[in-house]
Amino acid sequence: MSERTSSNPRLPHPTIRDVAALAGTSLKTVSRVVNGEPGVSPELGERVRHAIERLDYRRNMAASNLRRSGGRTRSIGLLLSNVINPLDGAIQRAIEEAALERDVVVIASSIDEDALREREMVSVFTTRRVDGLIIKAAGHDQSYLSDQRRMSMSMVFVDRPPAFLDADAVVVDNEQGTARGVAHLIAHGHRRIGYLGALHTIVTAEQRLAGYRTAVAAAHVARDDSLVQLDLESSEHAHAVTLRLMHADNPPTAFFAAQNMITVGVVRALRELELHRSIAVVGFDDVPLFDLLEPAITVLAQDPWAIGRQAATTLFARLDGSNAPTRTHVIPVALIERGSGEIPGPGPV
Amino acid sequence: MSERTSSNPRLPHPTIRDVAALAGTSLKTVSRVVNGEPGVSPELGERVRHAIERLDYRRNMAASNLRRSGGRTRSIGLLLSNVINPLDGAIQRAIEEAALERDVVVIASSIDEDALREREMVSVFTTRRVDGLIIKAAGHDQSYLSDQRRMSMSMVFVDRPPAFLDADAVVVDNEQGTARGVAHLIAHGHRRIGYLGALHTIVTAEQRLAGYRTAVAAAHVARDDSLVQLDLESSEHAHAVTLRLMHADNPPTAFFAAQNMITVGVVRALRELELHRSIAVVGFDDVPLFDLLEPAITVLAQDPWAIGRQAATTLFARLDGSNAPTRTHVIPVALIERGSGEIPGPGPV
DNA sequence: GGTGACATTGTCAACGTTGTCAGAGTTAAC
DNA sequence: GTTAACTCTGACAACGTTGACAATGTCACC
Repeated sequence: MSERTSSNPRLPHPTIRDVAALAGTSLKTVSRVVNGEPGVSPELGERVRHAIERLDYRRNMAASNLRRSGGRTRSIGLLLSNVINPLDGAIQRAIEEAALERDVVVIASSIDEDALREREMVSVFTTRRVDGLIIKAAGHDQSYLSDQRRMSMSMVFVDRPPAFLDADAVVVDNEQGTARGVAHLIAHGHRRIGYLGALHTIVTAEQRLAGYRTAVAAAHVARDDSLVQLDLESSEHAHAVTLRLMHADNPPTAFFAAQNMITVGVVRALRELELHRSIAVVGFDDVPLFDLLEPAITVLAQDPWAIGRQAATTLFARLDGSNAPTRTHVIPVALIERGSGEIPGPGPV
Repeated sequence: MSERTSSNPRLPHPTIRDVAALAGTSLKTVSRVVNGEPGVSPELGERVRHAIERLDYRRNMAASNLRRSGGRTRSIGLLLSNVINPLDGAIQRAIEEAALERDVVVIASSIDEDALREREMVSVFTTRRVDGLIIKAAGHDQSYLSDQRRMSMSMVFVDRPPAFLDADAVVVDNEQGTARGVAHLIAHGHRRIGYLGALHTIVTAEQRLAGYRTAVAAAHVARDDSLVQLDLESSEHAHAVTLRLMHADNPPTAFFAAQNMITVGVVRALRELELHRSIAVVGFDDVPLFDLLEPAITVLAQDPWAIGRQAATTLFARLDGSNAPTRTHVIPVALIERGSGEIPGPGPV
């Protein structure tokens, strides 16, 4: 399958010293050429460039940064729940693009909803001396970060604002968005609306629940807590709970699913019951292909690309020395009507 | 919105020297404590640990690695097409998990199908002195990497084998997989099978096309190149081409879509034509929710998790000094019958 | 009391790079 | 011919850490 592989003398990378020797000059002169500093005669510069070429020399950035001012590493850390979720994937991609433009590198890690892992990774990133951090926090207390902050590490929170820490954040209006979605169902005649929420430890889950309660109360619909199911951790879990609700007395005529994986579970369950054309569904978060289901799924769509870009912009502004008071940016959510949310209910329309 | 933010003396991180001063000892002793080396008396060790705690000292990994043997950075670079694609997302996640276990950090970047960007990022990673590289190559010539290889950089290719370079790779059997999928359509009575392929510069696209031709030839079906459409770059593009094919004389009765985004385009087009229940579709690559479409989509599913894990395992084996001949690992693809691929055609079954 | 073995601690140089500064050479001005 | 200004070049220290090795002290043993 292959010829001899890596005959493994494992040559070390050439250093500035090797280049200097080959070009017959000093370290400093090579350094000047590498960094495009002025004050090198054309001929000598040419000789050095030639030597660099011949040795395929690449400057060692770690060493360079060590000496350079401030010890910046031109790297940022990114903590998301799970890159496989297209929402997180898009945020990462947007941040990568912004970072690339600034010649900054992104070290990413998925931490699920594990607060311990969040702290572990922050520790790893600190050791690596990343210049900044973009975090979709899993834990509900970020006060442990105040030390890092003091130590010249900038940070921006995405999706969820930090708790017990004053820092920039980029979020969406979960409460109002959810309220809008629920009101949409009410406007289509629904009164018994099941609410399926994510882990209650996640701030956004709490906010979305508040939005649901607000909308239901505003419509003078009698509150029925049996319709509210929280702490759903997966699509499978949401699926099971949907079946249970539909088999109970006086089942809901509509569902609000507070997160993309939950929406998938609800849709799958209704499909099994062959009720997907009669029970309405509105979900928070869009997912590719929701528009191809029958009926297509009505959602409150976040704009993960905008979230990522805003987070990167904010972080880089801090890295550039911005001292403005911390700010929470709110990215709008859009209600996309596709069919599942417009299935009529029994009430007045 | 906030109290005083980062009063910005921007304290530098404490160094081993600060710790030593506070504990009233020497640099080296602190270094020993930090690294858990033996030969420090319990009391002094305790004093040092206490000082570390008080200053919240974290060792600077860049400086440490600079001095340490081999100058390993405990970081790897990862180049994928696009993290937003769940296939790439899953590969990244699998690699992150494996890296985490070894206390290695992953620097990731999406390069689309841009060969230039591939080279740029490799250059960035080289400057950062990553220990290894996992690459889903965009370009069709990786010989430029032979220098890096010699310079102690290990690398593993995923999805596509390297060209003009001998290196480890983790791929799937594109040709045979596609042949199986096309044979499946033929077995269901189809003779006119449209083939929609990705950018022909991508090796896997070529292999899949070969698989199609093989299967068609094996079934003694007359070859009709008007059914073969290549270089589709997006779901929209595939959508348009599908419409065109369906409006032509003697349209296909089935489609083989050679990549997940293409499959989405085909499905969307057939849906518009209201032919999704009569025209068969088999796609390469699975996508979440394909199982919820009506009909659900029959696919050849790769196992991106297995691909990522295998790539990481292989890379780490090299980093641990493995000198075995390079090897190409082939991860199986599974044919998942869900409905769209079992729609019968006019021919004998 | 001298010797060796051992445990503990510290000094110094080095990793690869860049900032500071001084020396050498050239040119221009008086 | 002296001085000043300027250009080019290199010596040296420093970034934060660790490896090599030396110094010191303690103890046991002859």
